[in-house]
Amino acid sequence: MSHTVGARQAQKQQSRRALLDAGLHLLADQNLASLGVREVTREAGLSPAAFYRHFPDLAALGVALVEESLASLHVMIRSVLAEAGDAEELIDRAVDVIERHVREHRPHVRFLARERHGGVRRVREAIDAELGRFAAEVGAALALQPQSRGWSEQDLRMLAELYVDHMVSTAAAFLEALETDPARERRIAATARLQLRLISLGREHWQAG
Amino acid sequence: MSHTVGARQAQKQQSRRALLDAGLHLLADQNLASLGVREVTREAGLSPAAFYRHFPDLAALGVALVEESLASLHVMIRSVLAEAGDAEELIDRAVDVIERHVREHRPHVRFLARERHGGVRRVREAIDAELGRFAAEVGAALALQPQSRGWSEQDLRMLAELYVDHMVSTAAAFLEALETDPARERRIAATARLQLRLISLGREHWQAG
DNA sequence: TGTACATCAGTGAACGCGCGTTCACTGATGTAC
DNA sequence: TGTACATCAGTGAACGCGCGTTCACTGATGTAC
Repeated sequence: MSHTVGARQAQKQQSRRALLDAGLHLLADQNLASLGVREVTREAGLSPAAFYRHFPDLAALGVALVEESLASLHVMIRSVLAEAGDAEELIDRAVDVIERHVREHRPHVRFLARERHGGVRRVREAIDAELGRFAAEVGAALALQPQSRGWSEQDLRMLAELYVDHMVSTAAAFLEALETDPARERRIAATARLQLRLISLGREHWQAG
Repeated sequence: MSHTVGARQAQKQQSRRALLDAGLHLLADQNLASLGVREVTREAGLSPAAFYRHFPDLAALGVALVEESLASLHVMIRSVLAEAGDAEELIDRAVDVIERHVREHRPHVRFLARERHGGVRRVREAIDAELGRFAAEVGAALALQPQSRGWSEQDLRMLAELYVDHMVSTAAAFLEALETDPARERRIAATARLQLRLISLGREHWQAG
C-alpha cells in the first residue's frame, strides 16, 4: 500500500503543480528564456518568493516540463510500436495517434517544439537526449520485425531516426495547423500518410538493388 | 550604372548592418523574445535611441533577419536542384551542400532553427511561408524529372515536403553537432545520405506495387 | 488524548538594477541658388 | 565655387516600471513524549 502523504506534502505538490501549469500556460506565447519568475508565480497565485521553495531557477522548471512532456510522448510511441497489422493499417494508426497526441497534449507539444532549439541549453540537451532514446527504442522494435532481416545496426538506426524525425515534423505541422488554421489538419494527415508509405516502399526495397 | 549613395545613406546602412549583426550574434545564446533593445545597441556600439531610426521594434529586426537568412538558403537550394548526375551523386552533393551551408551561415541557420517555433508570431509565420515556397520550388523541379512521370500534383508536393523537412532536420542536426561535438558531423552526414537513398528507393517504386 | 516544540511552505516588504521609450539637441551631410 | 538653409542619423539625459532575489516572519502541519 502506498504511504499516505501528509497534508503538508500534498499542499506542496499542489503548489508545484500550479507553478508547472502556470509556466506551461504562459509558454504558449513566449519562450522559456523570456519567462519571468514573478510572471509564473502571479499566474499560479503565489508570492514571488514561493517559487524558490520548489525550483532553484526557471531552467529547472523547464527541465521538469521536459520530463513531463516526454513521459506522455513515450507512452504514445510505445502504443504505436505495439500495434499489429499490415503496413497500411500501421501507417493510418500511427498518424492518428500523433494527431490525437498533439490535440490532447497541446501545451506540452508546443513547449517541446519551441524549446528543442531554444535558448536554454540545459532544456535543449534534455530534449535531444530523450529523442535519442526514442530513436533507440524504435530501432529495437524495428529489429524484431521480419522485414528487417539482414539489416545492419547502422541501417536500423538511420531508419529509426528517419521515423522519429518524421514524427517530430508531423507533430509540429499539426500543432501549427491547430494554432492558425485547423482546416489544414486533414491535409497534413494525408501528406504524412503518403510520406510514410513512400518510406515503407523504400524499406521494402532496401539492398534489393 | 547604379546611383552612388550619399555618405549619409552609406553610414545609415552601416549602422543598420551593425544592428543586424549584433542581433544575430546575441541570438546565438538566446531567443528573439528575450532580446533587448539596449542589449542590441550596446553590442552594435550605438545609443539605445538610435535603434528606432532603423526599426520600430525588435520583431521588425527579426523579420529582416528572416529575409536575409532565407535568401542565402534559397541560393543553396537552387544550387542543389540545378545539379545533374545519378541519384547517388546527387545525394552526396546535396548533403555536402547542406553541411557547407550550415558551416558558412551558422548564425543565420541557428536563428532560423530557433525562431521557427519561437515565441514571436510574425517571425514564425515569415519562416513558415518561406519554407512553403521552397517546397513549391522543389516540387516544380521534381515535376521536370523523368522519374516523376505519372505522379499527381499531390504526390509531387508530398515528396517535395519530405525533402524539405529532411533538409531542415539534417541542417538542425549539423548545427547541434557543430555547437556541442563536431565529431558527430560525419555520422550525421552518413545517416542523411542513407536516409535520402531510402527515400529515393521509395520514389522509384512508388505506385509500382 | 493532550501538550510542547520543530519544521517548513508561503508571505510581504525591501533592495538595487536594467529595461523601453521619449525628448530636445547637435552637427555632419545634402540641396538650392 | 560659395553661402544659407534643410534634413536627419545619432546622442545623452530622463521617466516610470517591473524585474530577481533576500530576508525575517507567520502559522499550519508534523512529531515526540
